[in-house]
Amino acid sequence: MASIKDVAAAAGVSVATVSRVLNEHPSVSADARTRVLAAVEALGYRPNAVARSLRTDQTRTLGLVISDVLNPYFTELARSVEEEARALGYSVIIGNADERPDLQDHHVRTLLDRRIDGLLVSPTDGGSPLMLDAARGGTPMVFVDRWIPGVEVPVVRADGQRAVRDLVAHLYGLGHRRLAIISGPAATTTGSERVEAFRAALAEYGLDLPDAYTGQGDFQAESGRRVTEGFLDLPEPPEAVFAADNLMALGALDAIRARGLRVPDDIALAAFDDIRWFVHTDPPVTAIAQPTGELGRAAVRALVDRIAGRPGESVTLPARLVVRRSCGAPPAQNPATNRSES
Amino acid sequence: MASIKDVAAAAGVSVATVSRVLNEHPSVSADARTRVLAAVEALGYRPNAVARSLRTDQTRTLGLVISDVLNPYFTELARSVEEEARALGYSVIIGNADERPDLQDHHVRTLLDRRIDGLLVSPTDGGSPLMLDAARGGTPMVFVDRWIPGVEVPVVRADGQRAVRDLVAHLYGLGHRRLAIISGPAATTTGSERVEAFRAALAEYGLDLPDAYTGQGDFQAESGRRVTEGFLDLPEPPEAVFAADNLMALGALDAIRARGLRVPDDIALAAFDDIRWFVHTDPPVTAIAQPTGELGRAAVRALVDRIAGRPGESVTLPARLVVRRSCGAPPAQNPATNRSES
DNA sequence: GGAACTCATGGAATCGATTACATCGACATG
DNA sequence: CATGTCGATGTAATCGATTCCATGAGTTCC
Repeated sequence: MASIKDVAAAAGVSVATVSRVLNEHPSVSADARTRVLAAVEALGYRPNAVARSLRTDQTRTLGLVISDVLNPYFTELARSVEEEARALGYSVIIGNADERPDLQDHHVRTLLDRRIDGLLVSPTDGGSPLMLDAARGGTPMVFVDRWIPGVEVPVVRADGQRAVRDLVAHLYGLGHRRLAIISGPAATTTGSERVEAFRAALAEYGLDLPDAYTGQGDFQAESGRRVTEGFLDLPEPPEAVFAADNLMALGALDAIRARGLRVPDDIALAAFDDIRWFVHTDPPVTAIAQPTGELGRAAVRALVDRIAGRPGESVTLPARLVVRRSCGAPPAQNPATNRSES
Repeated sequence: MASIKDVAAAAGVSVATVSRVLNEHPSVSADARTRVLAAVEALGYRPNAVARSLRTDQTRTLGLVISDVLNPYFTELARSVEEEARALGYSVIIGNADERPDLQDHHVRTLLDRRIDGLLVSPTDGGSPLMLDAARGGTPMVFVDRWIPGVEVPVVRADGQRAVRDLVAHLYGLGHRRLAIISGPAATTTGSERVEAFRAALAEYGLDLPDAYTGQGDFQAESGRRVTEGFLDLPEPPEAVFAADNLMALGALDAIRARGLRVPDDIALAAFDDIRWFVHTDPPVTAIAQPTGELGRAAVRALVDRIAGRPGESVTLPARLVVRRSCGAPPAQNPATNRSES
């Protein structure tokens, strides 16, 4: 592969001049410029990003560590992150943690070894020493969706509190009183927060959230299935189940179906995170939609600010309830209850 | 950030010795080794992968350019690719082409600039000059899922021919005679191949595939919707629609639902690519399942072979039909029921 | 006892870029 | 005419690793 030296030789100039042409330095004669450009063209030369990064100490690359690539919410997030980053002249390297803290650490480590300019993380746990060190050690960092309390890092996320209250109101209005939740891991903020919001909303209606009605999942489908089976085995099963993410809702659907029960007639179901498929499931699933695309873009902007030495502000955007049929209501007036955003 | 020089100074040895310790070179005294290791630990030193890559001319990184991250098939593929690569000591950088040739080129270019060791591509088109040059220019490369004819590059893919024949047999057995297909872009192999397999299978049953029954999509949901609407507007609409990927099937479902029609009573639907959600759609969708995980792993192995200078073999694995309810039959008790031989 | 070898180590070249500094010619100014 | 300024260019240092080569100490063997 041709290097800058080859170009310099072909154009009859020094490597410094070639570099100047490539970096649009003003002090280059028109003659030199055309000769260099011609040589670049002739040799099919492309600057070696590795060498450039070593010298300039910047890679123009962002790291994104997400909790689970198989979760449509995160792929949509990843997509918007890459899009915005590209618009700002950055590349993105994605690391998939599969909800495993050890894998998350693996990715953070290799990303750091590659000297990425900044790191976007949706932590799967309360924070490993590695990540804490990186945050404190001056690596520009931004948390997205989930975060780690007590760390001085901007957070970009959706606030579901209002939407959860709307959901509980919706369920209550349909006559459901025994409401259960499949939560995420307590170590994640989205795991505990959603339970708290749910509990608080129930309290407003004078309802209680017994331990038997709070199942601990791990944001993966299988755990949703397991927890739901536990609910169904109860002497008095819940009338409605709220899954804290879309994959656990899928698992819940599996469990309910396996028992020959029907949604919403036998049991109501709702989920956090709205995805396209929820429109076509049997029945269409009522869900809380996050402004995923906007979250990704805001996170990138905050991170690029940090990289540039600017503060980088935290952003919280509202989530909203999208009512469909899985809780028992007839479809809303407007039959086209599709998703918006995106 | 501490460099190898700092470690050398702290340990009282030269940088050469530090490097030897880190690379497990045999000629290092036990004493020097422990001092270096202690210094590494004390400084929290991590080797700079950028510098290492520049010197060794290898990044231990694979590039993966996929056609669409929002397509569950490709995220599953990406996941298995990353997994196998990690097991073999490689990282993976994913580029999402969004089915756009220009974006695909962008990612191939930046990946090449980063001097990745090898490239895994699922081309969105017939091949840009850039990619063709890279393939001929000696960049280790492997095509996965889709490929470009006439290029000397190993191909790892699933063969759906048999499964498509099984599907047609299934549809025929249910009494459907007017069968239509929503194809992918003709420039992609999976776009044209699936149509050809479908046409050939129809021929076996003495059926014809008129132009009006072949809609051209682009593997995105919206095109599935558009094409399906065209089908439904026909004076004699098809009795069954086969979508060449899962997203177009989703679009087809949208279109059918918007007309107030029902699957499979009013029209049958089947899709290429099986995904988890198809179990829970209304109705569950009959689909052709690819061995996605195995494809990803085989592709990585082939690529790593090429990188090591070994030949790197092409692999073709069979896809299989998964019958659900969207074509009209109750799920068959006996799997042999779907195999009505011609 | 000395040649031949092995082993541990350090010095310095190298990878491919960027960039500070030096040089040189052309031109303007007093 | 001497001096200063400016634009174009080249030389060489530099980034942080790896690795070739030289060196010197310690062993082995005849």
